[in-house]
Amino acid sequence: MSGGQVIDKRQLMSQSSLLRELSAEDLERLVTYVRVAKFAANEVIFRKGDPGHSMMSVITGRVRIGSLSPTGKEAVLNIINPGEVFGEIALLDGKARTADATAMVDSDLLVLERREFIPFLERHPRTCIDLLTVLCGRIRDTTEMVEDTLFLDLPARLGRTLLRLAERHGEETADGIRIGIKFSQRELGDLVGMTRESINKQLAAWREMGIVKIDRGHILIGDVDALEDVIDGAS
Amino acid sequence: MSGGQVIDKRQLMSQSSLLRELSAEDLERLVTYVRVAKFAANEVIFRKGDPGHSMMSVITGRVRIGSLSPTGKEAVLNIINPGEVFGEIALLDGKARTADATAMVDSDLLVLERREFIPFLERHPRTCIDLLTVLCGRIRDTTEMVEDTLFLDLPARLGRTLLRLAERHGEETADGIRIGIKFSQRELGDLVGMTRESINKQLAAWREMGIVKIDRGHILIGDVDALEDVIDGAS
DNA sequence: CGCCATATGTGAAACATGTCACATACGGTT
DNA sequence: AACCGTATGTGACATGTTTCACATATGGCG
Repeated sequence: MSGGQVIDKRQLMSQSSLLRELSAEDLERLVTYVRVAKFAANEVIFRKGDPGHSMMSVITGRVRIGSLSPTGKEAVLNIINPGEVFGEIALLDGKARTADATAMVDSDLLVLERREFIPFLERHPRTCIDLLTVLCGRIRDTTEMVEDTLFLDLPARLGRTLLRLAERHGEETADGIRIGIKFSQRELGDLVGMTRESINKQLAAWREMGIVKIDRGHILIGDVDALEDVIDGAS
Repeated sequence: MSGGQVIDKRQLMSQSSLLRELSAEDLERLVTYVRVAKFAANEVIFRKGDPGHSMMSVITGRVRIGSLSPTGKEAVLNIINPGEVFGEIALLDGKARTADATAMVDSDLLVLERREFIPFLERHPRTCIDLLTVLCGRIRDTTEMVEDTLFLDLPARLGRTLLRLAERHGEETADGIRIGIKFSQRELGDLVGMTRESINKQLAAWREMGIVKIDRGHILIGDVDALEDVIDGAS
């Protein structure tokens, strides 16, 4: 039973973008410090401000990284998919969590504790440099988010968000690219930083023009070029 | 002459927050790969999209990290002061620069090339971990910027910006905290993501109320508590 | 099946901020 | 001292987005 558990963890670790690159022996060294945690849909994993002594890698499921304004408005900063890690900031600098993390669906996570991981990093510069790359990616994403909110209007921002979602979760269909995850218009609004009503109206306008379709709750981008024109046109 | 140059560089390196922690021998190993560069006020150091094979540490002067929208609107993402580093993202992940860097005043920079630095990092996990901390700080700052632009209105955002500037560059005076750097209202607008006119009007209103004063082009925060109330009130 | 909570759709009005068009003040140069 | 470019000050107006108030649809679930 316990033997089976260890083998299982090793296999799960090899699916993480960050840990995949470890040599067999490094993986062996780390495996005893890693644990698996399960979260139900909508369960809170951690909250902004919590002391953060761990980081996670998503095995199965999906995690929303977000932040709540004092007035109760939610901003979605990122969506973490299987193979990706999150929570690394607080683990690395030992400060409070910068955002809330919530399981969007039932999810299994690999959990690494700071206590064990930092010493491991000191002896594994390769993993350390991989982490640097992960963080650089985060900064690129967040910076792009700042630019988008500062420079673009609603249609352009929604358009970019849809295209990004299509890139990550798109499935080619006869009618265009179907976004594999179901988003309510409220969630979409939180993702682009606008109200549900505004999203609804923009989507309705685009549906009118044949740019998007709604297929059983999933968004379907019928005319990618037209959407790109909207984004560029707004500048 | 060349010997004098090396000693000089060593001393400059010890003033960088990132390199300060290096042991004498590590510093010695790196010193030959470091060069000093001078930039005049308003000179461009690099542009968004450039291939980035170096990172810099500010010795003297001040560097603005910003981004230009397609319509020509400028957003200031960060201001780098002596002892701090910038340009590390592109150096670390080898991709294009994420933003423009411009010397705000005549500035001396220490320049580290990727070619030399990455191998150095692999053999110096301590520096690697320090860099992780620097990047974490960046992510915290940028995330806060996203939250501010998404959650707060103009007065609250301007207020927070002023208080942040006061923290970094404030000098206590009889009349309150004086911000040591001179910002034009346009620059302030770029920093908070609003127009120069809006900044002007808000500043005028606060001057009216006695919350801020303008002293020879420098902003002086007379009533910090009132400013904090504005921020919290707007939520 | 029918019910209730939640999601979607939509218009009118309020509101914050940007845009435009000036006037005035300031600072450095010749 | 006169001048010019740039920074500041300010009002009227345009605009995009939110807010509010509904109606309608949809999808589990008892």
